[in-house]
Amino acid sequence: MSFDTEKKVITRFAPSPTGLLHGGNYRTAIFSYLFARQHNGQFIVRIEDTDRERSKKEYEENILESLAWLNLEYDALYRQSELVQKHSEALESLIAGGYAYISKEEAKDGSGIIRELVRFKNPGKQVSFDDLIRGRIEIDTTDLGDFVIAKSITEPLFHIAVVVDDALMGVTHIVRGEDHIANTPRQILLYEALGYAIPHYAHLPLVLDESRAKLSKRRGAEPLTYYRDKGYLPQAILNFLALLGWNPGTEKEIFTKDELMQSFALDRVQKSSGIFNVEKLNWINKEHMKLLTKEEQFRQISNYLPRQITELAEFSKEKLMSMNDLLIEHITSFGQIREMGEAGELTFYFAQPSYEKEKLFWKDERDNTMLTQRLTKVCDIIMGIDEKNFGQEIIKNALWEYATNEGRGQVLWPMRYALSGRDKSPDPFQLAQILGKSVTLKRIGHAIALCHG
RNA sequence: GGCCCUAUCGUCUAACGGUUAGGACGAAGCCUUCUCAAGGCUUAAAUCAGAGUUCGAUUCUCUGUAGGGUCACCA
Repeated sequence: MSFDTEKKVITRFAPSPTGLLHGGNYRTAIFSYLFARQHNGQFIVRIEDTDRERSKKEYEENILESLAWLNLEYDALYRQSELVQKHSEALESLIAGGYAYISKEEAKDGSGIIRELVRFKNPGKQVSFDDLIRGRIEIDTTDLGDFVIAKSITEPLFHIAVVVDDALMGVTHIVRGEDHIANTPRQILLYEALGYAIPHYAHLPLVLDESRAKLSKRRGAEPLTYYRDKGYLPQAILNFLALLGWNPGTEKEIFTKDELMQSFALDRVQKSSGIFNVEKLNWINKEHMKLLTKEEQFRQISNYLPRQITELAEFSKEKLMSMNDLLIEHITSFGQIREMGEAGELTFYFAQPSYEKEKLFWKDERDNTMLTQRLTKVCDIIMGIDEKNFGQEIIKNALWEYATNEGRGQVLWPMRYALSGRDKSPDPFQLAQILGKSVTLKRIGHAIALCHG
């Protein structure tokens, strides 16, 4: 695909603040951003808020917040409502030039009032353009009729506003969703009538939901901020979204933002729509989690850890830090730390768990004497380990022979259960290390006492 | 329905007109293992259909089919 390289590339993201934007919307922003950046161009954000009734400030804030979160910085921010003057001027000139006319019609909303609509005098011709992704597209504009471009001279509608803004801002490449293909001929007609240079178009494939319909708020697509709040990493979302409809042509799948700026190419963007696959997102997010420094991982974990955990008696920052790798291993997003904490799945790390004595038995074993004997032996062995060297490998080595001879399940299950009070948990050696020698002994002692009781 | 776009494993996708159609996610199995997770290995899984062009079509053309988009005084 070729384009005018002499002109500085300017792209834009032009959302309407009429709802919370979902991943599909932001993928458009990402592609637009990446394209601009890698051509040393500019990326403009324009809030299309000409629909006064439906536009809400809170949505605009959400959009800006999301862009900042994704780290998509823009070179300029506009609000379409502040540019109405320019639209009116364009409208006037169109009318003066005979390209448009005022049409007095009854309002469609049933109010019965007569309005002075501005209609575009459609020349009714064949319009074609070379889409950067799809190639040549031809559409006959005849059946579009004299379409309405403004509700009045001071109330511009989408098509005229978009064309005037893009032209005035010098947008060279319009990167937007495929759902805009049908709008393009109309807008080209306006470009021609206004005497503006027609920009390059790149119509992206749509992002679909599981039922293969266009992602939409109405159909329950999650807004991007939902993923932020669930503790996904912005760089992972960026990576995931970039890979939805684009690929580098290599087998590399995990990209940083810089790498994306390096590798992205509009001509490797897919023509067909893609489905938003949370499973893949989870995997990519986890890969990015692993890429973080230990300090950053710990900071994230601390942020998401609910108060009910940090308030526990045996809680300490150091202890939490020692759990870092283990925690990372078990989650696909940091938000799960909060979920696990709230579900009580982390409590045992910081407080003596309560449980039924029966649960200490391995499988079908019910020999109380043997159980007590084994737990006591485990205690003895642990007691012999130097507190300064209380690491999982050392603990494992100390216990392994006994456990193997006795039956690992018979020894390790009760030990692990005594420490965690849970059917599922990390292995007993890791737990012992995290809990420390004295707590480990105390908890096993607690189990032994239960057996006697 | 008109117009437009699209079509490779369930999903994301790779493949100068010549490959045993490759990879990833997910799934299944095995290994490891007291449980969970992680990790390692392995397996199943696709060119929408039919014509045509060609020595040879996933790839080019046409038709059909399917899916999607769009048909506002929203954007």
